[in-house]
Amino acid sequence: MSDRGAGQTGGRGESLLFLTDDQLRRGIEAMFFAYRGFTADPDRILAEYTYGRAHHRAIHFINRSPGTTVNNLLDILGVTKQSLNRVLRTLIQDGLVESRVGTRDRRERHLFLTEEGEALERQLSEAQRRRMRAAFREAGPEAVAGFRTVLEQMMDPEMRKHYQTMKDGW
Amino acid sequence: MSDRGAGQTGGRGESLLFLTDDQLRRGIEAMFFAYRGFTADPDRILAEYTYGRAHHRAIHFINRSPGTTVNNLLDILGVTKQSLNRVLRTLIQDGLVESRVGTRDRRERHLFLTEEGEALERQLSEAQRRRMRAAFREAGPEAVAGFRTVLEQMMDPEMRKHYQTMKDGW
DNA sequence: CAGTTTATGTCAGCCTTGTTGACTTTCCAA
DNA sequence: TTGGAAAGTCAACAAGGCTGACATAAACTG
Repeated sequence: MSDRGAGQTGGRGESLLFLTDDQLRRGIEAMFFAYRGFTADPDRILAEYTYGRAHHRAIHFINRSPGTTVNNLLDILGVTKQSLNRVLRTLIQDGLVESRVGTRDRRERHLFLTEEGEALERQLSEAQRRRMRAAFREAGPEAVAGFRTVLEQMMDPEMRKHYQTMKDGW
Repeated sequence: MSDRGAGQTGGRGESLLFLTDDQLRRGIEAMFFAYRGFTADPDRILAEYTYGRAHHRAIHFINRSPGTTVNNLLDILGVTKQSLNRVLRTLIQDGLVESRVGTRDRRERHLFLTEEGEALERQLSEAQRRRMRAAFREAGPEAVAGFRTVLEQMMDPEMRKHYQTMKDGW
């Protein structure tokens, strides 16, 4: 596909030094430590409520795709419906999420954030974006492009479609 | 530090388009979906035993720094000693990890993988490296450099030192 | 030497969030 | 009208976080 270049070696035969076990181990640890940072700020906010990461994930993807169905969310989040249902139930009871019966198919429930839900979503995502913005700014646009390329390759293929599909509102 | 370039805009004033909220949201989702992929292969292997991700993390960092102390591991993993101890106890009982009393300071316990522990470590890390290697290869060396730069910026500063410190054997 | 701090281990209990299995209700579509 | 999909619920369980309290041994300190 794209020109992958030969990096610092300059020749047409790539050095492949970036594929050594040691480099891979560094990549593995980078994922581990960075993911901790990635979740740290929202976790602190969630701890002030009775919510956890599972609630954050549901709120995030409902906000991204207002009107998404429960089945759709299940597919994205990769958990059982019992797990998701427990989370959705509390969010609905607490008035952060609204569940509307589908018009075309009245078995389906379409999920929306309420005003209050949107307020929490903003609080969480602003904290998370602040850190990512700082990281992106420090790293620069080319590093960000590489970051996204590698992460996309690391996903399971089925997840890649969720990552790319951004417009499934109702 | 390094030249961050101006990307496609070519001018000396960076476009900053890579810092929009939408780009940041894509980065957030990339982290979410990629981390799922990142843990998927080891998780499948661990499920065949009675172990979980917590055991994998302990095994990984003991393998990286043979002879590391319990306190050292606690700092790296960021959990309570009770949580870590539960994991270490089973690994020691199962003969995957050996705990040796320190010579200089006999309060300390130094942790090592046994032959059997190393065998499981290899199985887990080979699975994880396989995916990372494929992602790195597809993305190319420049993307990998960017990937690591962004992730490093995303870490909490205290974690960055663990990421960089690679030589603390005993 | 006495007292304090440090490193580790352990017990008990709690919470979140994942799982499986069984079952019901609703309701679209053949 | 009936089969099956979508959704929801209940129960039980496990992993792996957490807090708090307490024990022991070793090292350090005045």
